[in-house]
Amino acid sequence: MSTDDPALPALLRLFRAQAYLESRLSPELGSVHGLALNELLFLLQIARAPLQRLRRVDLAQRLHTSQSTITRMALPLEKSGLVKREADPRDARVAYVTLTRTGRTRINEAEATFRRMADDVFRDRWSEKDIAQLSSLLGRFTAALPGDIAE
Amino acid sequence: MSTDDPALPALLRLFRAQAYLESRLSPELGSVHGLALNELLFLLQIARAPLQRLRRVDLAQRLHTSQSTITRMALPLEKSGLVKREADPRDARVAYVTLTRTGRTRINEAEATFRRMADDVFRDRWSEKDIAQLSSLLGRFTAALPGDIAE
DNA sequence: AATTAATACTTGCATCCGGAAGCAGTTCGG
DNA sequence: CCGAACTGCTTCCGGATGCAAGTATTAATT
Repeated sequence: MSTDDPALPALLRLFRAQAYLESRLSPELGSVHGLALNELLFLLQIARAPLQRLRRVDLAQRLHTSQSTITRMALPLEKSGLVKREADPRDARVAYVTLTRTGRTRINEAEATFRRMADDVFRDRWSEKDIAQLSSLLGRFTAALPGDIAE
Repeated sequence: MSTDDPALPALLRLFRAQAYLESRLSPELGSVHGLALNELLFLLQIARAPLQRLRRVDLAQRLHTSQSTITRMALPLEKSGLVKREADPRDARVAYVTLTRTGRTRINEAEATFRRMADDVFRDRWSEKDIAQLSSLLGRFTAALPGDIAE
């Protein structure tokens, strides 16, 4: 067998990079704004949505997680007033998740913090071109799926 | 502020790609060899280690997880006979994790399966050059850390 | 129109995980 | 030497997550 097939190493490095970055960024992010990384991505999806609101199913699809996780993640965010539930007049099944004014403020602050942290990650050894190329390559995986919130 | 800073989008896409790939690969991998993705990476680290054995601390560091997680992951793997505990004659604190013969067989099979799955992921729209470049860029994050098991 | 299927969401259950605390063994500093 | 600090590992506890089952509502089929 040929051992120079680059597909497996690429995947291994992707998982490894993610684990590294999450363990590096998560604690700081949580201590600054009281938001877990998953909650940041949760709120960011809503903030980037056309009407700043999303059905729970769509949120689950965009975050590649289960519906039950969305239900449970939404609860504390509602309690802390960052998010609120909104009904659909045409379909009584759906419950939109929308940002409150407080939520919009908080996600903007958290995003700014996160942006600074992202800059730090790439500060050494990375040119703008490298970063752009990495971003472009990674974007291919989910290019066809809804919810690409990278500006 | 400039909104074309590529660092934040790159990180968002990385997390997104990982979530997508894990949700895509994990079920199939588990159903084929009865191994979770984390367990595959666990075993792969040992298989790639110089003496095919690793201290639990080192394993935790390489997988970017906690020591307690290593303890708990090792248990079922010992029970199913893929892995066994080995003492260090010089330091009674350490408990190496080593592969059994069965474990070596299983990880080889699982790796082959995983390699095929990785090939599938990149089958469309990716040239070998693209994959190699992605792999190289991702490798920068953890280049200085031990445990880069990408061949 | 009524039955059936499909969709959106929630809840129960089992599993997985990290951090703090605890224990055993080793190293350091006097 | 001997106690204090450190290291490796495990256990306990709270929190997060996926899957399957349950409920409510809408759509499809006949």
